[in-house]
Amino acid sequence: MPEQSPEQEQSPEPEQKPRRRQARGERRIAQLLDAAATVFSTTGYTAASTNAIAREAGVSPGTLYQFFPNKEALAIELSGRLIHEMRETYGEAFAPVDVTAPLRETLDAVVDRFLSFNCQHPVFFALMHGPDVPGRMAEEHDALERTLRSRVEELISSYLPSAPPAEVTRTAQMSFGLYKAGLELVLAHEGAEREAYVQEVKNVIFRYLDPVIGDRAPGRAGLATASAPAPREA
Amino acid sequence: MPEQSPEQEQSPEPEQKPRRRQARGERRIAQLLDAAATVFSTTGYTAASTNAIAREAGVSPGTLYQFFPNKEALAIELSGRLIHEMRETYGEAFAPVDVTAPLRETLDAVVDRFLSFNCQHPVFFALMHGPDVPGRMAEEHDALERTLRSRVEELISSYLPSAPPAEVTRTAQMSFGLYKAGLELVLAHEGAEREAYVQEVKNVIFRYLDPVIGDRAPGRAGLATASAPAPREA
Amino acid sequence: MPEQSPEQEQSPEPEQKPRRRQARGERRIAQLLDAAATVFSTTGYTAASTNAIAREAGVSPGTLYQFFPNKEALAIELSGRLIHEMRETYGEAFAPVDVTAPLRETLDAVVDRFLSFNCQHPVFFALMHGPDVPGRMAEEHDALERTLRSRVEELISSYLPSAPPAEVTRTAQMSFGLYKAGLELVLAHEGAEREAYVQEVKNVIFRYLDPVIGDRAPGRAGLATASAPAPREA
Amino acid sequence: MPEQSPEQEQSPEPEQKPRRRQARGERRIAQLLDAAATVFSTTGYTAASTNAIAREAGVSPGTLYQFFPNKEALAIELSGRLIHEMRETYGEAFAPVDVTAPLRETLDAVVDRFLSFNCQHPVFFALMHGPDVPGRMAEEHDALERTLRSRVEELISSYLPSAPPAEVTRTAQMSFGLYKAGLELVLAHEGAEREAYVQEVKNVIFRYLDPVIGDRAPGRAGLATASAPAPREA
DNA sequence: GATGAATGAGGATTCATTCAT
DNA sequence: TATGAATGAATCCTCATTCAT
Repeated sequence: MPEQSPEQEQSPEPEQKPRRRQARGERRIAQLLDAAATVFSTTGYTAASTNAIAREAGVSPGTLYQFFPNKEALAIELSGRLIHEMRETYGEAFAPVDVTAPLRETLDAVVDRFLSFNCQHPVFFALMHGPDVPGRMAEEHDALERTLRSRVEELISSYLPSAPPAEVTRTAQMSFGLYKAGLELVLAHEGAEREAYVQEVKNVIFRYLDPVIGDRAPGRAGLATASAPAPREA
Repeated sequence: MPEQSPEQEQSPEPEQKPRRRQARGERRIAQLLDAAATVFSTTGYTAASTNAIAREAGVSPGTLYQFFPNKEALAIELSGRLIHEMRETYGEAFAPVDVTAPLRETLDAVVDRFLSFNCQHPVFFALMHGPDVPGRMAEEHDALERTLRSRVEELISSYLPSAPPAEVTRTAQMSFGLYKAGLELVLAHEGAEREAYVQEVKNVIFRYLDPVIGDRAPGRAGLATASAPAPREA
Repeated sequence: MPEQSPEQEQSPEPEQKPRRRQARGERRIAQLLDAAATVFSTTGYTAASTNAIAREAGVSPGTLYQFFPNKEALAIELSGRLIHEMRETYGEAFAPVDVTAPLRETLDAVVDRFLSFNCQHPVFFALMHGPDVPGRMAEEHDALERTLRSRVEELISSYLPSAPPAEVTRTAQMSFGLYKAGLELVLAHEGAEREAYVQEVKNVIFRYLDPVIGDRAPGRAGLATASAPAPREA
Repeated sequence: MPEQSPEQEQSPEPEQKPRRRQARGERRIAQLLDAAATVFSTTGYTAASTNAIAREAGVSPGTLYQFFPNKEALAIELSGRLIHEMRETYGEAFAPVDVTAPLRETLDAVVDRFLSFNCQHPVFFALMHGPDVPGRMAEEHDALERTLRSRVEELISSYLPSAPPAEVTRTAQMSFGLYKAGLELVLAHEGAEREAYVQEVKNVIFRYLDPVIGDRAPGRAGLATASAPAPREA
């Protein structure tokens, strides 16, 4: 784990050499994570080999293990960085939403951003489909998934403050599942076709959430969407 | 082997191929497929090892290879049997639909059946998530997925006979993707919660398809669903 | 080993049933040996698998082992049959030679016959190159080689009755080695080129033996070949 | 790997490829090749197993595969080294011959050297008898054989500059075949007997080539050998 | 830190051979 | 007899991981 310096490095020269070391270390780590991203998205997480990652990074296997105790750790750190970058780049997507704004617009914006981000970072998909079995995920491996899911849950929750938590969770899980399914299809296509799929993903999620959220959103009359049944899409 | 006919094989079922398979063999095959199903759904397809399957089946590795040339072959045969069984059990789900019947009912019936089938056969899920990378799938490995997808496409197509093929395909892909995503969540839960998810899956797919199909279905006025916006679900 | 009937079959019905059984057995054996010949010459002895032989013969592995205790036994029996057939077909080649006849003619005849026989029976070559190591040959595996070598030795010996046995043996070994080397090249070519190689093989062996035999052959003047130095060949 | 230069590698031999190989690695490679040589000559190439080679070298299978991707690669590298060593040791044998020198002497010298070399390196034989089937040889596996054969061809060609290429090739193939056959016998014997076989090999090849080369060699009268029919050998 | 070497268990697959039917 | 099933050791090869330098 590329955490902070191991033991006694604060006292002697808290700036000079450690800096340089850390700088080199950071570069290595970035190299390795980039390589991991490439390999994970090329072969899938399960089939990716640490040797292949080291090779892709242009370093020796030993070096890889100097920074990451195992394959899992790479995935975890990679997830962490992705989340971080998402937050940096699309901070607003993580910010509280204006629940009075039209759902369609809000959703479209969020989904657009995320899809675009994930298309630029195809690892994302690989990381979320890590160990293949539904339900079994190594302890922390699904940090990525959990983080996003909880964010989705917050969003939903802010729309449905009075709904039972189980229902909120379920709705969030569903929404996130739809997103992942859509992402897979988006990634599997290119150009105009990809765009068409992007549109469909937005449609799907909106149509799923609209009847749930449109009705119960605080300060809404519960009839908005029914009378104006979503702008003709795509 | 053009030998003499063994015993009594002409009269009862003239179905058998030239391959003379003993009853024991058939049993073994079933055993092996069961074992494969178990292992696939436990560890995922990629991580499943033929040795583990043999062990699970209580036979030696050699025996497995007497019947299946490799892991892929197990997956393919398993897919084949599942498709067959699906057809046997839910024949109607494969039959032409009555496009004038309310979409909601039709969909609910189909989705219910399939979910129920897949819950009884969790391999299904593992088989459809074979090789981890989106887009890469060994030629015949995805027989299962292809079969189902094409069935979905037919269904959609019968509702939208005049829609451009690309759109039909896209809609089918989306619908199938939603189904898979839903299935994953359904499998991840149990009891009442599972039921709730089943309901959500039906909602999602209906809401996605209704605006597309409800309007354009042949012989429909294109307003039915809009004016009566789906029975309050769940 | 496809020997005669096992134990008590002479007394009860010494003609009827045993005959039929033996007849069928003989057919099986021939089938198996043919298959072995094919496989041996296709893949080489070492790489040949008994399963492949059984398959080629259109029988089950079990059946093969009913007649031959192991791969070796197939090779041995095959060798035996080949020797037998050679004797049948080219009896004269095995008969005592006329040592007063011109060496060239005698040799050409013998070599021609054998090459022709071996081209029709490519197993020959495979059998003689069985286990790959010079010197190591499973006990009886090289029956073929030994038989032929001893025949060659007899021939040489009849030309050089007074030469020391070691020299005779050595000359025989050499001659046989030359033959095998030539055979390999002959088999590796076809048509006119093969013919050219056949000619070369005859040349080689003649030129090797002529100085040795031509001089010392009993009843010769020891000058014959020197004065008429072999017809200009090919 | 474009890292910093390790220690002192600029000054002595600037020969090394970018692949930074540690001394230990080189030693291992030598070890492995030695082991391969031993195993190949003990069991033959086909029957040799990589595990056996690793065991013989005292390392784990994985280590073998760190340096050689498969059995073939071992054979190829071994061949390469043998050829190299041959060139080093018997450089003259590869140098252009003096076609006016007596054939007998030239041949004897060459054959003597090669036989002696091959007796010290018995792998040679195993490598040349790779896959058992005449004609089938993996692309590069027969580097050894091809190299030698082409050298033989050059030699023959320098004696017969005006002969048709096909004939030169054929003569070379034959000569090489004779050599291999002789080598097998030489290896199969020891001490005085081996020496006797060495002599016979020289005789064989000389007698085969003399009538062909003696006549046509450039600057020869075409009668030399006939009138002085080879010194009484052995 | 970095490297390449080393490991050894494990995976897919084959094969000679034996067994139950 | 004949068959197909069964075996299990052996093959080649890979990989996560550790070690010496």
